[in-house]
Amino acid sequence: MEERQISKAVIKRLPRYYRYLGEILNSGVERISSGELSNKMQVTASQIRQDLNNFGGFGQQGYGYNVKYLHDEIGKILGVDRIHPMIIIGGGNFGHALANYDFEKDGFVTKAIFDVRPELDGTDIRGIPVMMMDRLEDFVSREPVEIAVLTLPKSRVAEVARRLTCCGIRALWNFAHLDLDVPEGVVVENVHLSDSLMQLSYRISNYEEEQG
Amino acid sequence: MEERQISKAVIKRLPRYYRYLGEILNSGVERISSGELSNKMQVTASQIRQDLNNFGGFGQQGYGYNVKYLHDEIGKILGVDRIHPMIIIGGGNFGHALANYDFEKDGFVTKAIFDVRPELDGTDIRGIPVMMMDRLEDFVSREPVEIAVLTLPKSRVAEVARRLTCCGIRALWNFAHLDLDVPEGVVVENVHLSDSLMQLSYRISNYEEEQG
DNA sequence: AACTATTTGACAAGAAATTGACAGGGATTT
DNA sequence: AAATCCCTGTCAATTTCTTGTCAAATAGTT
Repeated sequence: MEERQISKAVIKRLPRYYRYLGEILNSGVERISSGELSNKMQVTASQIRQDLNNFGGFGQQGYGYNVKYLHDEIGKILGVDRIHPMIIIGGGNFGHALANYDFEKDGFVTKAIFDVRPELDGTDIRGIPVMMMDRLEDFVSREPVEIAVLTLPKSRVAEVARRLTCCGIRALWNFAHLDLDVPEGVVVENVHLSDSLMQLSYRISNYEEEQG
Repeated sequence: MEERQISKAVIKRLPRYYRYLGEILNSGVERISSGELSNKMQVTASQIRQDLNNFGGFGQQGYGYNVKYLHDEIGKILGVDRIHPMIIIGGGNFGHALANYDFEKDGFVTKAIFDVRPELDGTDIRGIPVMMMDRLEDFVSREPVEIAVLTLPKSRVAEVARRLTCCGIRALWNFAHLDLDVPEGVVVENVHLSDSLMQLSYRISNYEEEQG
């Protein structure tokens, strides 16, 4: 299956298409044209068609797109039709919040939370067990964990990332304000909240017409 | 002061420059060339020079850039040299986590947390008072609040955003998985965690050479 | 069954972002 | 003080991304 490289800009837009299509699907609409979707989403119809065509033709001339079919197909492309077992490293406020988030409907299931504080050992969050860091390698080797969520202090993240990649983790969702250096084959997705906040701050100071 | 529009791509990179320069500054380095920074940051030197030149020439031929000066200037551009009073709407896990985050060093100071649960009324998080939602308009009118952080359930966000923009809030940092519709002049920065996770999921399934 | 209205997929044109190249000015060395 | 080296700012080339256009195909209508 030789496909040409899909651009990052396209991938970034897919979750938004997925979300809108899900809502449209729930509202009971069966079919939609790129033009209608374009109106709802405030992007050009041309871009929608072009984006979708990267993955093959999901529509039909004179009809448009079947909402359920398109939603499902985008789900497959994004991988949300599969189960992705996760572990959260760092049981602080953020780890706690993420453990309570409803990612499960998209297949992201948290299997365990790791921390260093002895008082948390043996406790659980919404049924998800909290374990001590020394059991990390053991757990990851035995259980089919795909994604590790990093919500621990900046100073300890690099070391933990090394341990995780050593025992076979292929994906890191990194909340630490730090660029991780990982071996070939490991994917890292950063959530740099301060960066986001600084962009907001810039836009407050330099307000100009938005494309809203 | 008539400046031409700076592209979003450039703004998105500024916080990262700011972070690296801060670290370099802390390590005691006084000057740096675009080439050295390029190595550290894994972007082209040309891009660094081009990005910085959007805001004027901060460097000097034969010398490079003064780290402290450049760091400060980017800070000013991003607005982190000023105080940005914030309020957090939604005192759940996420609101709680954000209230404990150390955004203050960059000038983002949380003044209050709003919630609907009566049992939280009068409590505080790290000294930040938790208030009931009915005091929202009153508080925002009296205090110089700039940014509202939205960490409440999807179903209630739109209504709260309307209330906030009505009483003069100019910036929303939105954690709800929903695109907000706001009046002209209000800036919204979204943090869509599920989108980020879905992009990670895509990249797990479709791994190919990264530009790392 | 023929006709009209829709609407995709493909392609080309246009816009934007990134990279490469280099002249010129300042720093450093001899 | 002169010569050499370094490195920016800028411009041009290239690449990537976005938008507009239209033939062809299907749906719906008469």
